[in-house]
Amino acid sequence: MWYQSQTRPLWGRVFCMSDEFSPSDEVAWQQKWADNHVFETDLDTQKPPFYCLEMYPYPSGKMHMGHVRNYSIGDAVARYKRMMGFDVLYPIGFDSFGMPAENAAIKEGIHPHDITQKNMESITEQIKRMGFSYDWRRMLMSHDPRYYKWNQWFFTKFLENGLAYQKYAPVNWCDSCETVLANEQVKNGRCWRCASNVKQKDMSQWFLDTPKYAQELLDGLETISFPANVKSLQQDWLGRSEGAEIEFAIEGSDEKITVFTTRPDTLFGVTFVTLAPEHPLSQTLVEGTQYEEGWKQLKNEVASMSDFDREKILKVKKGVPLGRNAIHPLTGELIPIWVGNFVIATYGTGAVMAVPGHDERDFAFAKQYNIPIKQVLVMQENASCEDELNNAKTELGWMVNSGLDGFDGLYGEEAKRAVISKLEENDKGEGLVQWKIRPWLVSRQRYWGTPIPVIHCTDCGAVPVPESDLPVELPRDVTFGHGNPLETSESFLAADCPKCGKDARRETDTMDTFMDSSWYYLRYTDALNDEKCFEKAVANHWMNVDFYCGGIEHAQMHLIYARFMTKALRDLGLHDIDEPFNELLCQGMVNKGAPWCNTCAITLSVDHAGSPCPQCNSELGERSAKMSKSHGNTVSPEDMIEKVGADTVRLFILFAANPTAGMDWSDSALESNNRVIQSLRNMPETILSWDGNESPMDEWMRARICQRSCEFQRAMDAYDLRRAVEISHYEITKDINWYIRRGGLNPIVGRELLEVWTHLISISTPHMAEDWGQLLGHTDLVSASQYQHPGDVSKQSQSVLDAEAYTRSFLESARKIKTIAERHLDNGARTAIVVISPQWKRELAKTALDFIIAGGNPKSFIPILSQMDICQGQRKGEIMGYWGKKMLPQLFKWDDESRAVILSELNELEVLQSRSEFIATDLGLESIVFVSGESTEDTTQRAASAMPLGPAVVYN
RNA sequence: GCAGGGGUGGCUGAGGCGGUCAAAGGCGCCGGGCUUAAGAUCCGGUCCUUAUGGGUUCGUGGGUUCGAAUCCCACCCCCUGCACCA
Repeated sequence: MWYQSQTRPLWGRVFCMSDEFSPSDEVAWQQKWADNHVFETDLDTQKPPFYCLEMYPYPSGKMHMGHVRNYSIGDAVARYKRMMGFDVLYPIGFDSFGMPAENAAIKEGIHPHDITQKNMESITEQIKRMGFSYDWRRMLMSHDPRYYKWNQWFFTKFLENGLAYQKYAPVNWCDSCETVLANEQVKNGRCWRCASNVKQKDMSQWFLDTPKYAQELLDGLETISFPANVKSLQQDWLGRSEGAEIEFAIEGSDEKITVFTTRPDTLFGVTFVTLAPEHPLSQTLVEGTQYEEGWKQLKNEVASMSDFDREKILKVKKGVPLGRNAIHPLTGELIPIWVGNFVIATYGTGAVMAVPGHDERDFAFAKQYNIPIKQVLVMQENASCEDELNNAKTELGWMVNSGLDGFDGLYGEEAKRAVISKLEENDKGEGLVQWKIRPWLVSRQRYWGTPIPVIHCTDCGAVPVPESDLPVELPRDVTFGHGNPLETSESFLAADCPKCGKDARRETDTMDTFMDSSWYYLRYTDALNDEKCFEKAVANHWMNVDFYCGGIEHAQMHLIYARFMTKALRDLGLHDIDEPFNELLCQGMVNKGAPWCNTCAITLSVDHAGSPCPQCNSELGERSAKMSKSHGNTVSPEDMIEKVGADTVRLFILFAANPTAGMDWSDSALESNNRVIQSLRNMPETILSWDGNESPMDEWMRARICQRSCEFQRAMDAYDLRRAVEISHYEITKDINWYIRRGGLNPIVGRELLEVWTHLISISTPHMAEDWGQLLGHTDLVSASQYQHPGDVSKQSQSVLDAEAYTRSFLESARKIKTIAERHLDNGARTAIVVISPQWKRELAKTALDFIIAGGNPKSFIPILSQMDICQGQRKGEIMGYWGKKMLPQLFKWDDESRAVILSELNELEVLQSRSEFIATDLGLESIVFVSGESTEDTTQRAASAMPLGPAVVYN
């Protein structure tokens, strides 16, 4: 009710609609769906399961267009699968822990819990207003103790099996967020959330051992349908490199330097060893020597830098010698030890064997500090060494100068293997796979997250909270704004040691909120279970997620953590699934025009529209940019729904672009989609009131319905939503126009069409579909009913479709020719003679097609052709010429359909003749005559230019 | 530097196991029907040329083939991610 009274006036103003317009009462249908529990799923073993999921949203204040797009896509898939007879699990919830709520609390003095609750309410209302078909009973929220209890339980299990551990280590620290960050959350040395510089800080923190699953995470990518770029992103992030760990003894010391290398085949070319300045050995080796000062300077320089600065500074390579020598593990040579600013302490072992002859970076370093360069690989077999290398030879090569027998002449992988086995033999190293992925740092020094369930006891150390005491709930008596709020709650801090019972102190770190989102999809499968995180059999039944839709921005955070977590929980015996998501669809951005300065190459806020560039004063153009608050180019879904209704917004969003492509918001396109909705709205009434009789076109319409139904399913099965919507909301209308134009007006056929069509429109415009269902006299809801596929296109129907398609294409070309012809006719074209291709051409085409379709090469058709009956007379030369010049190229211009038509029994002359009246009228002619080429009736002598499916037309 | 994805007609954007491709759909533009008119809607047109044919087009240059937007090679440019990663 409120909907109508509020929207009408707006409508009138914006779109000047007539009074006849009455929008579907979308809210009423939504209520009906809810009342009838249409979208509530309980495990039904009679139907195949389908799990459709969108990345659950963070409850910021309002729903934005990105959400609307995401859910419109998911909902279309869910509705489609439902109507096709699947048991569809389609849940929604909220990723409701996180910093924005806490920051708002600091700023506005409202408790994060209250902000979150309030936001969730309003966003829920907006989501519901779109009519998405969620099973709301399964709604979950990260900040619900009934949910995060399980985060804590998993964590204690991980502690038990060593997957979770605490470690004092250098970690990423964000000053402005006042918390540590995981490696995945540092982008170009900056915090992923606030973009301020991230520092290194030594702290005792909790980690999850993600590298343990690195290989499986890499291999698993092969088994799932993720977009190529997401796979590549994850591969980069996992960073597998195969090589060897090699030990260098130190002259006059018991210590050893372990290095990692991917190029053991260059081991004999090592002329120095480089340590990271932070490497513990570097200190040991220089302490109290003349080299200490130089090392200290370099270390301080590196340590004081953020990763961001370091990246810039590192363009200049710097190093200092430590005055000590390492011993080559195989040759025993003495090799100077250096410290270099480019060696990263946290990658590999923090030490590098330097091979200047075959590594560019080492080469530059050796040149700079006058260190010898040794060539141990040649780039051609049996080649000899160059006198002096002027650059590093980094490709694989043949070993030379090995200094030991049995290596010279070996190449590539074989060379690597040989060196590794020699090292293993001498116990000086081993083959090893190194990963870039670091353990997941899960502690956060923030309030609004899951408390880490650990109690610190002076005697017993860190003790996990027993299961019976879970969940450890967040206290409310905290003060925000000064460090970790949890440290201000005495009631929270004080705890008894679960082991010895003595006074102890509770852990105040909370978990990274990515922990919440890394298993929520499992919880949905059994969301109402109060006893367990989820029942194993139930999770196994639904998982994995068949269709997962969300933004690309989670490609290496959420999607790695979730895949890791799935495997970790599997190994706890909680389910049997290896990969959480099968098909991943990353929907594109929603963009809208914003002012753009071509000179400065910047996008500006819409405030600048119409005025010159504030920086260079030149005139501003416009460019499409991601909808964002800073650009001010956002469109409020709420306003749009109010103006045009949810159905129109959904239709527009699905039709404007493919799901994965970026889409431009356009008000005029929205309007035009709304016109489509308006024109479809009364379709059932219109069609049901048709008063025609049976006509020859009925058969065509029926065949067309089957064809469209097949096309639609094909599109949906490939998640080509745009094509599906194009069929349901555009093409079928055109079919009806053609049907009517050709004299069809049979209400019985019309009803048949409507029964099918209603379902096709229901995936994108479900409210209107319900209106239609009602107009058709159905008492059950369209959303709850199954689709009855009208059947595939039979051979008979195909010939009907062919004949009509042939007629259409004939008209098209005849019309084209007519305009040209009329330039040559004084009084315009009034009559026409149509010459159908002579029989022998059709025969030639058929024989040649059969030959080609069977895989024959066109070249070898000539001997076959000369054997044909038609080539036996005087016309042989003519026909051979025709073959090469006309028929061969044409053969490949026909599509599969046309080919099928040529090979079919379709009689071109009959088809056109039977429609001659219509054709004449349509072309605006007084009369039209059809003759067979080279027959006695053909007086035009134009048979030469007639082709199968391409008659010649002579206008007079 | 490495990896992944791209460059198509006025714009947008499909297609891309070689022939269906002068290249879908949309927008824009043009013409026609309907209307008092506008809008909506319907029909048609929209690279050049043209009695049904020809020419030039899918980033640039080569190659394979009877035939290339599609396959191969080289180059240029754009986007994304990683990066002195050993």
